[in-house]
Amino acid sequence: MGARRPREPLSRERALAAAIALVDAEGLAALTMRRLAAGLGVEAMSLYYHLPGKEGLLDGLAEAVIAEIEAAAEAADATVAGDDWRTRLRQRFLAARAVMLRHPWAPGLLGSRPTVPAGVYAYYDQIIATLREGGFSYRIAHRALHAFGSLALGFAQEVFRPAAAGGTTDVDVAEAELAAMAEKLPHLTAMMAAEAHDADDPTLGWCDSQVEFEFTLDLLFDGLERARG
Amino acid sequence: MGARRPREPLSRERALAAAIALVDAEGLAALTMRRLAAGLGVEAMSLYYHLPGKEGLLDGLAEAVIAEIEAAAEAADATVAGDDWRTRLRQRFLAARAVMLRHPWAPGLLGSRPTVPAGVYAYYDQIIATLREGGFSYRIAHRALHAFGSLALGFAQEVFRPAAAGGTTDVDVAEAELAAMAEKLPHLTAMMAAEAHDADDPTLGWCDSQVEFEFTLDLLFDGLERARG
DNA sequence: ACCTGAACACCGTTCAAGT
DNA sequence: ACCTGAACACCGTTCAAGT
Repeated sequence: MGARRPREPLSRERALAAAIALVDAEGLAALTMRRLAAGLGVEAMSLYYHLPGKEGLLDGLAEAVIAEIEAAAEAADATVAGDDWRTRLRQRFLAARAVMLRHPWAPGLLGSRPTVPAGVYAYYDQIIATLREGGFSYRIAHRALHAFGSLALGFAQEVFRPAAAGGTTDVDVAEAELAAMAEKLPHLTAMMAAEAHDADDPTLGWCDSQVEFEFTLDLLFDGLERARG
Repeated sequence: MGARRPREPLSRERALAAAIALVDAEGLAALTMRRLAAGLGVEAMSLYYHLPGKEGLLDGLAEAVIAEIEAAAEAADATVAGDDWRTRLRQRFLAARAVMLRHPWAPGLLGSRPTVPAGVYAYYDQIIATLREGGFSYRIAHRALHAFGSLALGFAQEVFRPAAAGGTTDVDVAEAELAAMAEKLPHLTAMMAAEAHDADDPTLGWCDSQVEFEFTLDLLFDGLERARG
């Protein structure tokens, strides 16, 4: 925003930090070489001295998010160091989810990168280590990694709403739309009615993502316990 | 590509079909109002008569993919109409996955849309119906929907590779990169070694996505069977 | 009803040039 | 070493105008 004279020189780190702030505030679509530069009090072309173009910038953003997730997961894991594998993985995944909730654009960004950010592999390595300590074979650990999928990185699966991205979502419109097609969706309507029954807020926003997230984790953990070989 | 004189007039349907063909062939990034129009033998501005701008075009694409998934899933379900819920859901999800494999850009597109395409709800409705017939409560059906997540739409979770998008992925580069950091990733390296052991092709491409996909399905199905209430 | 030309406000990126 | 101005080839979109 307010850019005085460039006190400290531009750097890759400063550019990435500004990019994250910009995207947190205004969404991925607002991230433009020109806008980013303007926010840094610099011309767009200056960015090319520190970053290999727009794609490189996006790669940097992806790596930064993964690093944040890994740091949060590592910290969470440290607090339950002596516990069993599922408690430790659970804490890790929940910490990752907290990071994702702070950066709702992250799933969309990671999905759009042509290659998995390198930091992801370090993150996987820790998960495999925990599974091995828990007595799992490499085979099951491998399958577990696939089964966790984006859950391991904290992606909450949005069932009734935008899958990822930022942007303003109009709950009322979505609800009206759904109501309009209610007679064509008898089972969905009935399910919503049944579930809204004991929810505080009987709207489309009735899914408690935290509860659903943890339910899915337990489903997978239970299954893995049983598949242990 | 080759555009003669406009024999049939432009229409929303023709524009969407051309857009899908273009994106299948060259990826989402190649989809431009101007390029799409050129392929149809028309000026870019003509598209605005049939579509509400680029976002509307992308929404149309998303709806088209969902419709294709739903049709495939419905057809697959019909072949196992008398069977139990898990066989029926399995066939549905595998059919959806086959569609996704034909349109590798689809996960990225759906993730980028600000709102869930309306067709998704009809698809969910069928899943809930199947679960209800299988004796599940609405509560568990609801949780199952969340637990399935993008699996229900056939999204294979890519663990070691691009999450979605098109684009050329260089296996060799990725493999070299991974090898370079092997000493920092002892568990991942060991797992790959152990798993590659009995694979035909001991490379990064060693994950058999079909097998992993089905393993995850069974994990979830088993868990739901047990959670039945 | 359907399509277009010209124009506008934006992009990312290059390249030679400044300091 | 770090930054910039001017320029290029692209975007999506508008609007008044054509047929």
